[in-house]
Amino acid sequence: MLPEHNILFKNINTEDCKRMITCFNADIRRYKSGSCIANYDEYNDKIGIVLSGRAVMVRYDINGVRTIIESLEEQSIFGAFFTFNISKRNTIEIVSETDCEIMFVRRSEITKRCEKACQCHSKVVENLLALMSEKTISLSERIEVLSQRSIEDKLISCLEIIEDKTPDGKTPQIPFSTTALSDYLCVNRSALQREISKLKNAGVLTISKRKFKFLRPKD
Amino acid sequence: MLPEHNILFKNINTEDCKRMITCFNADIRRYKSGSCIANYDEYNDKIGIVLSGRAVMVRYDINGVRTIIESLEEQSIFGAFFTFNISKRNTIEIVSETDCEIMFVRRSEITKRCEKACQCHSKVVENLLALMSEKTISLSERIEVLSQRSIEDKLISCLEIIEDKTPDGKTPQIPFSTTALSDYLCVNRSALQREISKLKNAGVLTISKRKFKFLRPKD
DNA sequence: ACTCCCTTGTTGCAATTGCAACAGATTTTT
DNA sequence: AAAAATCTGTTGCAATTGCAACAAGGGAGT
Repeated sequence: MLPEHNILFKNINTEDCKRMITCFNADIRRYKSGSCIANYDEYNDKIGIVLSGRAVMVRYDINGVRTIIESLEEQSIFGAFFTFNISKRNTIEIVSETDCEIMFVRRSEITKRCEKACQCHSKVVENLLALMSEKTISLSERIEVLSQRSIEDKLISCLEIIEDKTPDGKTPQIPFSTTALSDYLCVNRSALQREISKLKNAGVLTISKRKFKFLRPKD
Repeated sequence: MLPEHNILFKNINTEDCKRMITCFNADIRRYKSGSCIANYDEYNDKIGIVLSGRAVMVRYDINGVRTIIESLEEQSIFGAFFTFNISKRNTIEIVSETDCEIMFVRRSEITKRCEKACQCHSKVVENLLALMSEKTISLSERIEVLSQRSIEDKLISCLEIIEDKTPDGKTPQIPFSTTALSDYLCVNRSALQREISKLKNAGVLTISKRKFKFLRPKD
C-alpha cells in the first residue's frame, strides 16, 4: 500500500504527502509473517503504522505465558508512547501475523511545530487524532471483553463485538485460531474450548473454523 | 480550577483561551459527589474533561454487577467517542466520586477547521492529542492488569502501576476502597480480600486503609 | 504420500475463585 | 449521640477455571 493512502495522510495531496514523508523522516519497512517488528525493552517515541498486513502486540510473562494485548489491523497505530510503562517482568513485542508493511515516524517529528509552517502539518495531527480515537475505542472494547467475569461472558462479548463490526451479509469471523483466542481472552485454552462446546451444544451459536453465527434472534 | 489552566489549553494565553471557550461553546458544570455526570444510552460527540475532582466510568450489567471501567482523575477526558459501542445489555455511566467540575466540548467543534483560522486552534488539537495519548496509556495499563491470570497477579500488577506513578517520598495509595477495587479488578470482593490477607501474611506487602507498601526490595 | 508441527477437541483432577453469610469496624445521616 | 448504611475481614462450600495428558485433524514442506 502506498504510504500516501494511509489515513494519516488523508485529505492531503500526493505531492505534499511525499514531501512530508521525507520531512518526517518516515521509515517504511517490510516484514515476513512471524517477524518481530518491534519490542519495548527500551523507550523510544517511534510510532508505527500498519500500512498493510496484520500484526499483534504480545506479552510474555516470566512463566512464558503469552497474552495477546492487541490485534493490529491495517491502519492501526502502535508505539511505546501509547502503552503502559515497560515492566522488567514482561517482554512486549509486536509480531507480524502476515507479511506486513510498517511505516515508522517519530512522534516528536509530528507534534513539533514545523518551521516551514506547512499547512498540511496540522492536518496530519488531526488525522493522528482520528487514528488515536480509533485506538482508544479498540482498547475500550478489549477492556469490555476482559472485564467480563466468566469465560462464557468473555467469549460472547468478544464475538458480539466482532459481529457488530461485520458488514451486513458477511459472515462474522474471528481473527485468531482458538489457541490464540484464549491468549486474547486471557483464559486457559481447554477451558475456553469447553465453553465453546457448551454454547454450541446449547444451540446458542455455530462455529466452524473461524466463522461463527449467533442462532438467537439479534435483539 | 480555571478552565484555561486545563491541559487542553496549555501554552495558550488567557485571552485566547476565553475566546476559544466561547468559540467552542464549552459548557462547564459542577457536580456533587455521587452524581451521574453522563450516561451513554445514546450517541453524542461530547467530550468531557475533568477540571477538578475525580470520577469513574462504571458499567452495570443485566445482573447489576458493577464494573469500574476507568478511574477519571483530574485532567482526564471521557466521551462516547472514546468508548466501545453502546450495548443494549449494559448501562455505562460517568459518576462523580468527589465534587467535580466538568467541561464539555463537542468534538466536532474542536476538529472542524476554524473559519477564523485562529492559530491556537491547531494548538488545541495538539493538546487533545497529548490528552488522548495519556488516555491510551491509562487504558493499556488497565488491560495489563486485567490480562493477568490470577487475582494475586491482578492485584500486584495494579499496585505496582500505582507505585510507579507515586512521586518519591510519598506513600503509594489505592484510589479505591477494597470493595471498589474488586469492581475495578473484576473479581469477587471476598476472594480479593483473601488474596490481600495472604500477601500480608506472606510479608510481601503492608496495606493499611488505602496506603500500601511492598516489603521486598524494589527490583 | 509421508513426516512434522501445530491446532482442535475432550476429560479427570486440582486449584482458584465466587457466593453467601456473618461479625465487627467505620462512616454517614438523622 | 444514636441509628443506619457501608465497608472490612473471615470462612465453608459450590462452581468455575486451569492443568495435564492424550487422540485426532489439518496444513506446510519434502
